[in-house]
Amino acid sequence: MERKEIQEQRVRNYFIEAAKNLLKGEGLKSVNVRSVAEQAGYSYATLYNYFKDLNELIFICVKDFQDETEIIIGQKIKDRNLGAERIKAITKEYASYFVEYPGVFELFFIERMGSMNNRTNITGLIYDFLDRLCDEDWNYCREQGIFTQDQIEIKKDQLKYSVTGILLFYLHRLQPEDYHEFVKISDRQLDDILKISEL
Amino acid sequence: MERKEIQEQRVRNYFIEAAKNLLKGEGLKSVNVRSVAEQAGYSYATLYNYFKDLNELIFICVKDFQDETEIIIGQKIKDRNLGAERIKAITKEYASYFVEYPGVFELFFIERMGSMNNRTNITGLIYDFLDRLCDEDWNYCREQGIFTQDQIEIKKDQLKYSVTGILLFYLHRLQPEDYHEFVKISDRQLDDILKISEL
DNA sequence: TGCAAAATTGAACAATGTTCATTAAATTTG
DNA sequence: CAAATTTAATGAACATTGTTCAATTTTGCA
Repeated sequence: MERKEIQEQRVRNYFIEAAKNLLKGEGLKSVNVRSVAEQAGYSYATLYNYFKDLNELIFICVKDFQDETEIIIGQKIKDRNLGAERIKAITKEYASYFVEYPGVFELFFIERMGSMNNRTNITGLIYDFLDRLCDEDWNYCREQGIFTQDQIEIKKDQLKYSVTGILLFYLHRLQPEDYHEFVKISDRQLDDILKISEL
Repeated sequence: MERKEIQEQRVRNYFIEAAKNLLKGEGLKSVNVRSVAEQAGYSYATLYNYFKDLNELIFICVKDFQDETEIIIGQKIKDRNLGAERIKAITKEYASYFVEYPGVFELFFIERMGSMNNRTNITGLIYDFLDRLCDEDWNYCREQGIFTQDQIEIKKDQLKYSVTGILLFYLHRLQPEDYHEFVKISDRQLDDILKISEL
């Protein structure tokens, strides 16, 4: 019993790793049943013995990438003090990750999650992802009276929507046209959203 | 000579109208060579006598939809006074249009423009679309000293990125989960972005 | 009317997702 | 250990979609 499951999970992982490699390297467009299976060392038909369909496999990658993103960002900002500046830093790392791996951005925000919608609440995980990454800092800001609860709600959303919007334009439409301009605009947006309100 | 061109343009339009109908009705996923050609009353092969490929046809629709959007919004806000409130109104109509026609949103912001990138600068048109719609109002705000030029640059971007971001989540991921919540959050964002700064 | 040019078309190919019956491997059992 | 049975892996085959092209039909006109 046990052995069966271990072995089964091992083969599943071969496919998952293959898919993740392709996603990071070539992007979603290069991920298809045959390319994944070849990279995993199996026939394309074998994939269907381990996953309901290609979508199921692909969206397992989402969770893995989320964990990875969280770990990477955690390391980068681990010795900063809580507060608005750390929210900026987290958001910038968050954006950087997607600039480095546009395939993951596509996966998180672009790709329609055909049959996944009901069975998993993966879309919710993505929606709240940045909020969660900054959770401690928002709490700190509230406790310290840096922002009111109402301000925090607005700023959380602004951050989430703005960063998603600019990433969508930059990664999908190459607007702005170079990375420097992208960073400049992003910084300006972040500074403005997180500036201390003068009310 | 003349007649040839008129007739040719007529047939092109049959395909374009068919594609636009399908895009508005069923969305991008239902637009394929065979469905468009059937709706146009021709064989799928005929499409290639009038368009380089399916992408060319689809991205002709983008321009048409942009014109349509501009006209619709123009009508809705025609007897409002210039200024920040009209920018809000325009942006809300802009968002409403895409909520009504998610297929057009997909087309504008999601779909990769394969071969179009170089030949047309359609991506630029989309990027600046909201800016252009509000152009007079931003100028008015600057002239009246309601916002500084720097503030305007930041607010333009915030508007553009935020509205694109929330539309992406709402239309593609159903987050927030209902239209009321979507409107509530959008309004809150708009109010905050366009509030009179207290510097 | 008959012919040359133009327009239309279905057949055919490639890529991709998916299913399924068959084959190969592994495990159990006598 | 060998036969039988269960499990895993696979290629063949089909569906869908984009695209090309040679053949056919239609059109314009001398």
